[in-house]
Amino acid sequence: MRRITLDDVANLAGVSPITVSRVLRKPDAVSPGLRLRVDAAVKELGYVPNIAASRLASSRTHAIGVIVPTLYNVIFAEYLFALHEVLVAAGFQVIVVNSRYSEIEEENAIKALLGQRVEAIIIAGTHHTPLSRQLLAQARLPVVETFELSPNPIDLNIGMSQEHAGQTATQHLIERGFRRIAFLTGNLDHRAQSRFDGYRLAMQEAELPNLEIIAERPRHSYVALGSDLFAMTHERGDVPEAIFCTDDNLALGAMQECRKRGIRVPDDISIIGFHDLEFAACAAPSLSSIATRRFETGKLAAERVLAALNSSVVSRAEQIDLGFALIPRESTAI
Amino acid sequence: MRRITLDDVANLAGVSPITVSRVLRKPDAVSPGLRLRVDAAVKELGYVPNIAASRLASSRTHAIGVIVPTLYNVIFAEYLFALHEVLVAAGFQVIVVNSRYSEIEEENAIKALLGQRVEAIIIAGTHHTPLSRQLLAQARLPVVETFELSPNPIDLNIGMSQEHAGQTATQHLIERGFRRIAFLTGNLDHRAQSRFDGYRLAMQEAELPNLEIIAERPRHSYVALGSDLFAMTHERGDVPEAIFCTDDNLALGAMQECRKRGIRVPDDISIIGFHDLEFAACAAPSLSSIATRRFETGKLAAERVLAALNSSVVSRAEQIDLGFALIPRESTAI
DNA sequence: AACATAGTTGACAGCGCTGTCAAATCGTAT
DNA sequence: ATACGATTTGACAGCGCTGTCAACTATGTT
Repeated sequence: MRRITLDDVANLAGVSPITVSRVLRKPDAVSPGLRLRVDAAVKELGYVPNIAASRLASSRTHAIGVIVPTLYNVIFAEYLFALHEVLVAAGFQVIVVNSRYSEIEEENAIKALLGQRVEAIIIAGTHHTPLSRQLLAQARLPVVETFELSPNPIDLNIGMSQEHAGQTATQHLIERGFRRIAFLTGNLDHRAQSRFDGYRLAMQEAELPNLEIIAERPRHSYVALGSDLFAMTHERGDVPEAIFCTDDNLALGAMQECRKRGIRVPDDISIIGFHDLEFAACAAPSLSSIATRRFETGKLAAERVLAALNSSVVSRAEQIDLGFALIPRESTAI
Repeated sequence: MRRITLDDVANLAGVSPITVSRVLRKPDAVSPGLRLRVDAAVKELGYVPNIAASRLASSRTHAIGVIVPTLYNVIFAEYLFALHEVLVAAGFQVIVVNSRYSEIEEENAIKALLGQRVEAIIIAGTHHTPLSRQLLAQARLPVVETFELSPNPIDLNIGMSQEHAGQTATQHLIERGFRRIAFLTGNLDHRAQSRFDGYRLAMQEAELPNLEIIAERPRHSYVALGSDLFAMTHERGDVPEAIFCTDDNLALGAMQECRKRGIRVPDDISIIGFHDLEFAACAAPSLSSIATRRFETGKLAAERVLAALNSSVVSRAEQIDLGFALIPRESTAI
């Protein structure tokens, strides 16, 4: 059983193949009479155009590559959601690849996307292997690095200072009068690492000692990990006055573990999270956090890519700082 | 600046194009000497094969289409994660499309995937438009419907009885001696609808009246929605003895709102969720739930697809019930 | 009636790769 | 030295579509 092709449709409709192609792509360029005949033939045969052939012939793929470290985190889900909304509406296919937090896998993902001849690449993070950077730079297509600010952007860079945000969260706790302030995190990806840098900077400025609560090995289950890490700390007997968690999920887990152990938040301990996930505001007590702009990041990245593809002007490297906001709530109230 | 092609590599290496192609696809079929020359040329030119051309020529795409209703829900993130792990490891590209809970968009997604000549389609849900069913059936490729059990599977069907699970959750509350049991949900997709059916069945069997707490319009923010819906109910003054929430996120939101309002869980009200998300066990109080098997669903769907693609035997429609498990915890303890 | 114009339609070649099969090369047995 | 099979390499055509440009048709203008 052969697959139906453009020629089959053309034969049935009694027109040339190119006319069928036009009916499908720019119907306005074809007279209504032929258009109807062709549409009928398409329907009758159940014809579905072969996109690979179309891509090869036109050398346009209408595909945009997106690389994220994981599919398993709301942060990236929100970001992908925004990217999809903009790009799919503009007629592009979004090809999502996850690098599983590995720079090697990211490099392979870049190769795979370039092989697909994507028209642009949107990549989370600013740390790549040298070959990755080279491939992206040589590819002569719009590249957007997101979520962080790069000292050396490949092309466009839309993000925020993770370090400054970490510093701000820590300073908030310092201003509240706490001295024994811990930093709690699961695995240290580059973004968490930068927040940690910010924490240490703030602590150093205030001449306070660091207190780290870091998971031995990276784990996926974030809320439960927050609970476990806090439980561990509590059992060691050195509970801090305040904790800055790299993630609201960890913060939620820590808060829940506090309640189980009869430790009151914020009376006995203050907790601040990161990202301002949707549950932060309605948690009990409500969770202080650093609001980050995942939707805006995705939306803006997508819009900039579309703009770059529509203008033939090759844009110079540019950096956009979307900032962040400290959201103080009950969990750090005095 | 022309793109580098296979011919360019062949010229530089002093071999025929087909040899380059072989070095890239089945290196064992080429002598080591030539292989080295070709590899060097590939590296020197930074050659990246054009996948569209490869797909067209070989009529194999090594792509598998996956349709989910949303990218914005942990359930599907876990499922996609499992699908990716298996399929990417086997050398396939996973093309994810979201239908945004719309059967029309799902139909378009199916057309797009068929246009890509994906080798199989894995689709969440069992409710499709007639045309969708027709396209999938005609396409002569492996199709897996997931998450629900279909009375009429297109091909393979891997899921669980949402209705039975809903009934089980409700019966758990009935057995605890509650009479005024509410069903709380955001938007009624097919799966939530089926759980609702199960709830009504259980209530009817026990000769109890239905109590519905349903959002006026669908919203994404699940935890906050649980809070809002509970707050609304509380303010109306008719707080039930127990609530079955279609989702653990909603349950968490409801529990948090209870605490704010001084209503104790489980002393004043019992709450059971659905899916047994990772935070359920460490919530305070820990949350009773129905455990569902998202990873297994994705893993099994992927494995079955690979098996179907490797065996030329056309498999008959088959249905696999992965089941579910009631996990009673503190939130429904007596 | 002759001509210019815009609007439709089609012929042709080629996008970059791979399946198929034939040709060349090699090692080994006779 | 010859023949044989096994291995390695290459020639050719074609996958299904679209860009380009030429040819044709209908319409309006002088």
